[in-house]
Amino acid sequence: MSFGQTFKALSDPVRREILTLLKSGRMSVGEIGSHFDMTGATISYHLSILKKADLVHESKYKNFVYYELNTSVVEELMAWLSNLKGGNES
Amino acid sequence: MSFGQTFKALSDPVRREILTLLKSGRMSVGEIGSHFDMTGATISYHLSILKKADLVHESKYKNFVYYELNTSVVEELMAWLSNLKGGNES
DNA sequence: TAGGTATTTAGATATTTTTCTAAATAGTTG
DNA sequence: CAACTATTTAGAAAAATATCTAAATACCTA
Repeated sequence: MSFGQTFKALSDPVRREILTLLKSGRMSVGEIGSHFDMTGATISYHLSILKKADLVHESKYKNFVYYELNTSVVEELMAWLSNLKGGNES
Repeated sequence: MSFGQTFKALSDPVRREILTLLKSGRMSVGEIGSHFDMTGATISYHLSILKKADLVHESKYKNFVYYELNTSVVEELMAWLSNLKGGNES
């Protein structure tokens, strides 16, 4: 919910790449993990941070867990940046 | 230059507040520091990170160092986020 | 229900980050 | 030039982060 949490989530390259992967649609944890050279536990850790930052949304089907982008938070972030750039209230 | 560096710079609350302060115009290091309860050394450290991320630009006059926002990088960031949100190339 | 696959949690460790104090630079001005 | 003010650098310590291995959950299917 807080910008701190969100920017922190985005500050890690693995997490940014996960988000980029999710652009093409939702993906299971295993599928996400197959794109990286790290253990499933580590992927799970990164996903939990993205989830806490509300940047992704999770759903379960059979014994798979799927993640997908949550773009609404991305918009809030853009609004913050836009305000920084252009806002003019003292 | 890299998004990693930029997002990492933005992930700290002190640095975000510094940027917000700089919205109203350029400010000396001492002036910036007066808004926080930390040593000048720590402020200097945060400014160096913002500078490496190219989020601020520095200039010197007499024995003061002034910092001001560099909005062009903010725009790049927004473009990255926008692409994440809306981009549709597989 | 037993065995299998997928994911998360716990505990440990190495690295990075944030902060401080003290010292070093740099520029200013009497 | 000497004393002063502003800022940065160096070194240290505490806290947070990213990663692993091993174990625990959870759910599925034969």
